[in-house]
This record gives sequence, structure tokens and C-alpha cells, in this order.
Amino acid sequence: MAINKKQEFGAEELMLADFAKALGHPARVAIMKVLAEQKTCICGQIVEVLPLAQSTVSQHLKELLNAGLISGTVDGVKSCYCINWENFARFESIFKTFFLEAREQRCC
Amino acid sequence: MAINKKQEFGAEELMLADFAKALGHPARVAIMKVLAEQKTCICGQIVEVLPLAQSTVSQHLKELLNAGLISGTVDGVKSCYCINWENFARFESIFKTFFLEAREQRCC
DNA sequence: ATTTTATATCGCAAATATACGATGAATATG
DNA sequence: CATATTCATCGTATATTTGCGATATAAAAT
Repeated sequence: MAINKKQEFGAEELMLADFAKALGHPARVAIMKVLAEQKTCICGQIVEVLPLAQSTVSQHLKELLNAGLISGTVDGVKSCYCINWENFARFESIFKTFFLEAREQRCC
Repeated sequence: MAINKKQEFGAEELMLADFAKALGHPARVAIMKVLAEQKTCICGQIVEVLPLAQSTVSQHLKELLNAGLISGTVDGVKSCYCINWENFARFESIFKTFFLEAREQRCC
């Protein structure tokens, strides 16, 4: 884009958009799904269930991390990612208060 | 991307990702907000409240339309956009069944 | 019939995202 | 110590998104 206008929007718009954007790729949705289903924190075996190279999965994990959707710790040779349910719930709450006000109105 | 691997993911992953991606820009979140707050179907006055050119807003509207988040009718010189609450609810439901299964588990 | 108004689309430039292989860093294992 | 394992990061190619001005379209107003 010639000029990036993203900073001219409100903080809530930006937060919601960042959250949504982080989930805006099937690989990242799939990663979240794997993390949600896993009882223990599986580490990098995510790579094995995705049709992507290890470096690509690592990039997607970084994006989810930046967006606050997951948290991770690097324990030496193995790293450990989990869904950050606190942030997840925060985003859900913003989402709801943002949209679920006038839901029944409809004209076309 | 050298090779687009998006089609190697499941249908649910793709649906959720498309929905999230459509909301993954503050301009589109702002448009949805305006539409949600409006009692009657305001038409293109969205342009006036956004810090973007008319053609850019038109493009964002098209993307929301393609994603099924809004519906629109062109009545001659004015067009009319509304949130498609049916699809909105469908996406919310998929979202919930996708993630809210194992929410209490946490290891890092 | 011409002009105005509202919106969509085209074409372009710049920015971002996606994907991979290669490489690096750090621990574990022989 | 040498090697293997696990993961992150870099560099790079390509694809997609973003944004605008210009232009098209189509009804409404003059």
C-alpha cells in the first residue's frame, strides 16, 4: 500500500483486527486446534501434522505468539507452546461487546 | 509464497481462516461496527467516517461481501449493505465448537 | 439531453505475507 | 569431544493485500 493507514483507526478496531488476522490463515487455525486438543503441551510435533516445512511452522508460531494467542517457553532444546486462554477470552469479550449490540436489526 | 498450500487444510480450518481474515483489517472491523450500530441501512456514508478513499472502502466492502459477512443490494444510485447475521452466527458457532473444548488445560 | 451523484472497477505502486532451504544456536547423547 | 536433535532466524522468491487516482456505470436531477 502506498501509505499505511492502519494507525488512524481506534485501539479496539486494531486489537480485534490483529486477533482476527492472526487466525486468518488455515495453518494458524490448525495450530490452535492442535494446541487446544492436546492435554500435555506438545512441543514442535505440530510440524508433523501440518503440510508445511519446519521453518514455516516456526514463523506461524511466532505470529500467534506476537498476537498474544499462544504463550511459549523455550526449555533448552525443546520449546513449549500453549494457548493463552486469558488473552483468548479477552478477545472474545471485546468481540462480543463490539458486535452483539444491534444484532436483530436488518434491512437487506 | 512459492507454493500455495492453503488447499491442503481441512474445510473447517479454511472456513474459520477466511472469516477471521475478512475481519483481519481495522478498516473492515470499523465497517462492521458502523453497520452493526446503524438502525437503518446506511449506504456509502461509511466512506465519510473512515480515513480512506472511496475506492478503497469499496474494495473492503467487496471483501466482506465475498466472505459472507455482509450482504448488499444495489438500488440504482445507492447501494445498501447490512451485516449478514445468519453467516455471522454460523461462524461464531464453528469458532466455539472448534476451540472451546479443552479450555482449562494449560501447561506453560 | 446534460449534469450531478453514488458506487464499482481498473491499473498501478508499495507493503506484507507465505513458503522454503540453508544456516545458527543450544542442549542432549554417543 | 563429536554428533544428533530441536527449534529459531536469515535470505530469498513469489503471491497477496492495501491504497489511490482515474475511469466506468447507472440512476437521478436539472
